Amino acid sequence: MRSDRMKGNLDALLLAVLQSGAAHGYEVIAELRRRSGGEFDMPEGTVYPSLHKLENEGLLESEWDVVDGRRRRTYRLTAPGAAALARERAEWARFSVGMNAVLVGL
Amino acid sequence: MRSDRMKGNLDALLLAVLQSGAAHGYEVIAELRRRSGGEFDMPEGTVYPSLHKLENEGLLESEWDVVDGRRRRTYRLTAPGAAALARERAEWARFSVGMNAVLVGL
DNA sequence: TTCTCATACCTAGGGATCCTAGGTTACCGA
DNA sequence: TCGGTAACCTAGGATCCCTAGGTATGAGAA
Repeated sequence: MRSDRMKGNLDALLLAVLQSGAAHGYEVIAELRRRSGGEFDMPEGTVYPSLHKLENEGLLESEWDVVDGRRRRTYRLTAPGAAALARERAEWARFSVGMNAVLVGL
Repeated sequence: MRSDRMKGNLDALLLAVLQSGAAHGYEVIAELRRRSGGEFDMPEGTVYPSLHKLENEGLLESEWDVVDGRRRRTYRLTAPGAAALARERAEWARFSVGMNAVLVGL
């Protein structure tokens, strides 16, 4: 996927994945790939800074743990995060309706 | 519409509007607003530079004319522009399927 | 054992994209 | 003549994502 089109939607995707349960960064990337049927294959350099930003904004919270000698930071959605996700979904809906109207003529 | 989400989709929108017939910049903006039901209200400082870029890339061509003493630059889609639009539509389709899969779980 | 692959994290800097903010010219109706 | 609308333009800034590099561990191959 050409990723310019990604811009502005990444937060929504990350929050959506984490709504299904806590996960660490690497796992979020894999889950995003899986759910999108391979369409969204985000580089780590994109996802990690984004997760940090979302945590800074209070939409996620994280905690470190160690599994098999490997450290992981596990993220979970906060209440404000869930609210933000609801807004993102609504915006996406309006946006995609507009896009289809102009592009496809629906 | 929060316009971050716009990023990467603007070219597709402009090409799509111009596929319905030649138009000048101001008119493209109005038509975009109309077709999207008011959702896409693009600033001139966004649209004009984009039209110039598309012309530079050979996807549009333009010509000056004067109507009621006002000069206008009328743009029309080229053959490469039509091809690019077809690609953009296909990409949009794949992208929005992916987004819906992750966001809405469809 | 050593090498490579996968897991798992990180950041600085750059490139692309869009918008803000400012400017110009011309017509028209009050 | 003054504001509103039509119509164009650009420089610079903000934002967003990616490239490219780095670190560390475990598991399996050679």
